[in-house]
Amino acid sequence: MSDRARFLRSALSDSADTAVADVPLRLRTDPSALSVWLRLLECHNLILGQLRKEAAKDGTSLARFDLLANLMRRDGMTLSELSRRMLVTAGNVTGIVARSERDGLVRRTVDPLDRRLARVHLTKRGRKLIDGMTKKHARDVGALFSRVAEDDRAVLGRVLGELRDHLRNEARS
Amino acid sequence: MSDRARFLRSALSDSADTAVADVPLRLRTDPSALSVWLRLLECHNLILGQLRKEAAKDGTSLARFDLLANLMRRDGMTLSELSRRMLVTAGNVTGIVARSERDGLVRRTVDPLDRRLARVHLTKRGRKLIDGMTKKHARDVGALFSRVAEDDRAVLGRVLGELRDHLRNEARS
DNA sequence: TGCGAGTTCTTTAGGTGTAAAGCAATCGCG
DNA sequence: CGCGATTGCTTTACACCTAAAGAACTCGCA
Repeated sequence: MSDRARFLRSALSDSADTAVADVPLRLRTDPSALSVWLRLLECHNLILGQLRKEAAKDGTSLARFDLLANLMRRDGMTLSELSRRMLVTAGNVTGIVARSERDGLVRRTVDPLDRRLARVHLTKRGRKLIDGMTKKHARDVGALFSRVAEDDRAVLGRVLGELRDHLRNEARS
Repeated sequence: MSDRARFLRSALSDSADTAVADVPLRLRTDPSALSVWLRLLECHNLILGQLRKEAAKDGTSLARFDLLANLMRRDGMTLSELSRRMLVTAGNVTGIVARSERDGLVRRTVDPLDRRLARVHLTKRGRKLIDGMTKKHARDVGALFSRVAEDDRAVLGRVLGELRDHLRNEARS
């Protein structure tokens, strides 16, 4: 899953909803975490696959979209700022920016005050592309989640937000 | 992030929990989907990063682990069966199996009854590796989810399961 | 029998990701 | 000033992933 598709589907049969049945009570916590993780993983991969296809229709990719969307919010960020925001390594950002520059979506300039810094700016072409994609992207995501009831979506957002915060904290320490 | 880190963090500021504040009511449904998706994405990437590091300690990777875990459940699957289970393309499976075979974890045999089929079997070394990793993996996942309350984890599992089923259905059609 | 169609796997080209090493510029502190 | 440490970026080597084209094989049906 790439992003990719899957992980440990095999360690726990998880079709429909039979995952945590007839398990002694003292063992319930752990397997349920595995099952939740599996489902999260599969949702992630299915959604990502759809969004990838949509991005491909616009002749672009998710990584480029992420770059452009970040620049739309704040133009002229340095590579390391982008690396932090996009949660990928600096080397990876170098490549994404290079390909985007090759395709005329961004341009790089060296900061004259600190010549280590490479700032990235949207070109007209890049701005036009991201402007056109943003609304559609929001619509697409909305469509993918449309079958989830409003209440469930709210609680999903809350719990995932908490989980994310915990994971971020533990990653730091 | 694949597996990667992010997506559209920039289209909607999403720190802590301020995402859906002061938005006109008629617009609430869509942005909330985006925000939920963002959080799901970030959880996915943070967890995947941790698990990747754990797998690296055993000298392996998530893709290989997925392959081995599937084979542990049913040895001798064909590449296309594995491709379906792992939710990746057939070409990708070819590569993962090739590298795992190179490292002595699996071996491939041609089915004599239908010589198009390549069946993949665990070697002793592969079986030993996956046996040793499975428990630790479950523990690691449990630790990552340990801060989520039992009730929240249950509802998270339920909603993600429903979402996954909807996504699978719509992907088919 | 034989041939077209479908299935299974591999190959190719290219993007995305990591870790680790290397290079260049700046900073900090004596 | 000067030099070691740090920071920012690139490069390298490799794994992973997709889409699309191609090769090998089987099957169905005339």
